[in-house]
Order: sequence, then C-alpha cells, then structure tokens
Amino acid sequence: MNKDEERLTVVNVVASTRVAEELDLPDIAIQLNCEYEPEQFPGVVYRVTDPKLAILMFRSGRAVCTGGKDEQNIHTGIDRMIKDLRKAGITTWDLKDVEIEVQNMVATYALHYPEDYDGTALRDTLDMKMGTPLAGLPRKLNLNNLTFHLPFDKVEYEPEQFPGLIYRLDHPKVVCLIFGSGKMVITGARHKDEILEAVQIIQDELADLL
Amino acid sequence: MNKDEERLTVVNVVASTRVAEELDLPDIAIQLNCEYEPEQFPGVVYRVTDPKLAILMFRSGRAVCTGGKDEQNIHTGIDRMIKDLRKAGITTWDLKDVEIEVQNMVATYALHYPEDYDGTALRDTLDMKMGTPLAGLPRKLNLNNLTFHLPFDKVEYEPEQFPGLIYRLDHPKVVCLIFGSGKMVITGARHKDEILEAVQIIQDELADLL
DNA sequence: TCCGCTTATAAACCCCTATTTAAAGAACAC
DNA sequence: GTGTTCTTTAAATAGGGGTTTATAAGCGGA
Repeated sequence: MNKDEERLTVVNVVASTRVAEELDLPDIAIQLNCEYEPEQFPGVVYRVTDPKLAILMFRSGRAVCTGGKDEQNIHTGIDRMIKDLRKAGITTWDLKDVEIEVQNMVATYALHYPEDYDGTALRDTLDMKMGTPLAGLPRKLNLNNLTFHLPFDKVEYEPEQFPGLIYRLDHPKVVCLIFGSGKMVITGARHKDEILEAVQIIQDELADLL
Repeated sequence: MNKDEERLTVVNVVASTRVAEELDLPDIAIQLNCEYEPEQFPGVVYRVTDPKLAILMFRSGRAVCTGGKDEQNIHTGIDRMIKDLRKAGITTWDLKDVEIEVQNMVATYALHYPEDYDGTALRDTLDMKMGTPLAGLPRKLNLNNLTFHLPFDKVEYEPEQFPGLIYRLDHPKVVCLIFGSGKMVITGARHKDEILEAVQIIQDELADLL
C-alpha cells in the first residue's frame, strides 16, 4: 500500500440492486419492524447494525444500500436482509440472481508535503516553529490562491456558503471538496481506482503551488 | 383505421350543455352529495365513476362535462346526472332538449418514421444498434433544430420552463406540445378530424428534417 | 373588461421527500 | 464552552407536486 492509499479512507459506498419481482412494503414494514412513511418517502428503511448500513427497499423490488465502507459490507447487508425477508415468508429472488452495482463511493484524503520537499515553515504556528522541515507533514492550503490556480469553470468557492472549495474533474468524473486544512472529500466515483486517480491529478496540480 | 388513427389517442373531451332553466346549487350539493364551495368556485362538481367524468353545474342551469374519452362518454354522463337530479325531485329540461356541444378535445400521438423510409440508425443507442433500418419505428426529435425549422412566430420552446415545444397552428386552430421523445399532445380541437389534420401537417413539416 | 378560481387530460422535465458519509465553518441552544 | 443542526457533493431508488396547452361555465376583484 502506497502513501496515497494510506491517507485515503473510503467512508461511504452506495449500491443499487433488485431482490424481488415486487415487494409488499406495508407488510414488510410490519413484519421486519422497519421505518415506512409512504406519504413522506416511498421506500421502507431497513437498517443493519454491524456493519452499520441503511437499505431502502421499494415496491418495485429494487433496493439501495448506503453506509458501506467497502463492497463486502454491502453484500453482507443485502444477504442479511434477504434472509430476513424469507424468514418472514416474503418471496425474493435467488441470491445468485441478485446483482449489486456500486453507484457511488465517498472518501476522505489528507494532503501532505512530498517526502522529498525541501521547504521549511516560514514562521511560527500553533504546532510548528519557524524553520521546521515540511517534508512529509500535513499540508494546509490557501483556497483563495487555489481558486485562481485551478480551471475556472471547474471550481466553485463561496466560503460564506460552504467552507470547502468544490472542484469538478471530468476524468475521472468525480467531485472533490477541498478544505483549507488540506483535507479533502472525493465523491461520485464508482471504483476506488477513480478516487486514487483524482487524488493524483490534484496532487500534481498542487505541486505547482509549492 | 390508418396508421395515424392507430397512433392517435383521444384522452380528454370537454363539452358544455344546459340541463335546466336554473339550478338550486346548495340543494343539489346536499341531495346528490356533491362538492360545492361557492366562495371558491361558483359551480357544483358532480362526479361519474365509469366512465370517469367530472361535470360542473351552475346556477344558470348550464353545465360543463370533462374527462370523456369520446362524445359518447359525455352523453352517458350527462344522462346519468339528469336522472340523478330528477330522482332527487329537481326539475330539469327534457332529455331531447338537452344539446351537448364539444368544446375541446385533447389527444396524444406518437411520431414514427415513414414505412418507406430508408434511413438507418446513425449510432448505437440504448434500444437500437447502429445501422438498424428506421422505417416504421418510433422517431425521436431534436427540439432545438425543430425550433428553427417551424414558423418562428408560431413556436415557443423554453426547456427550462417546460420540456415540450409549443406549436400553434392556425388551420386547424389547435395547439401542439411536441416532445423530444417524438410524442405530442394536440389540444384545442372540437372534432377528431382537426386533430388528424394537424398531425398530418406536422408530419409533412417534419419530413423535411428526415 | 380582464383576471383568477375549478374540472379533465396527456406529454416530460424540474424539485422535494429519504438514505449515507466526510470535510469546516456558522448559527443556534444550554 | 459543549452541544446539535445547518451548509456542500455524489449516487441509486420512487412517489408527490409543480410546470405547459385548450376549453366551457359564472362569481369575485381590480
């Protein structure tokens, strides 16, 4: 595992699937004791404790699983839900016919100075005194500068509305929320590879500002 | 029945009539258990279940029937309403004196490529692979192109406000809502002939874009 | 004299509702 | 000062509401 992967944490995986031809939601809500307020939202909310997940089930037999840390979590949750449905006498598809598609992954990444960076702290700060070598340490950012350095039409930064700078990449097609602390949130990816690609691209663009 | 008539569906017929010299609306609302909120709207709403219709009755004895799929539906509804009024002891005109005038017809039409069209799909799409002969298949439209092809002063197209292109014909005097899917809504006609005429005119104008 | 009210109806878009999750600010409450 | 709660982003799912057009009736308001 390289530095990028170490500093990257997938915090949420969302996937969609179909577990039955159709589902009787009012019945399921009662049988499995799930949240169901049809006038507020058409789906039933089925919750799994460990891993902590929330699965939304719909009348069409389709379902959306959120909260996973990886794809394995999602499978575990869906399998458990199907077993629960069957125990309650509800007809579902065979497990082998249930296909799961990851639709979104959210990750956080903490920016650091390159290991071979030769710059030093320009002045004393709360956690570092002037002259400390910065190589390998967490890197803070000046978002106002960044706004001008990145492609204008891909960036949105309105600190009064939201503290993060919003950066939309075309390839991979993901969105990054970049914060002054040097931490960022990457979302919209369907595979972890896309997240790592995005991180690499941003690191390269930020290298110019060192 | 030709192709145009097969692809055309009349979804709503509105007609006006007069069933009495005058009507005591508060009394009718109670006797026939109808909706009546005079401070909100001056008419009583009389509903028929099958066919599903809504008839508005006014103090003047006039009435408006909406929701019919054809003129026969309208007659059925009016007849039933008059019988109901009489059963409740309310005086109405003789059925023979009740004249019904269709005031508006709404229809949908699904555009298709001509049966003798020799074009083929230009590229792969969700439902068709490149090269498939298009003759007789549903035809999608590029409304932006259409905007420039049809008479400027008869067209309105503001996709951010409404997804359909609004095309006002003078003869027949109807309005067509044309959608990117190739489906359209024709309204404002008093006879089915006018709807078929309008469809033919539009097909001719669209032939230029093939 | 217009305007809105109300009724029905299709087309296909928008937005809202709900679920998850991190980041870092502001705004409240206690 | 510690809490919640809100802001933003992505994605699937799916109901509900709104948008537009035509048309009659008749009552209230500028």
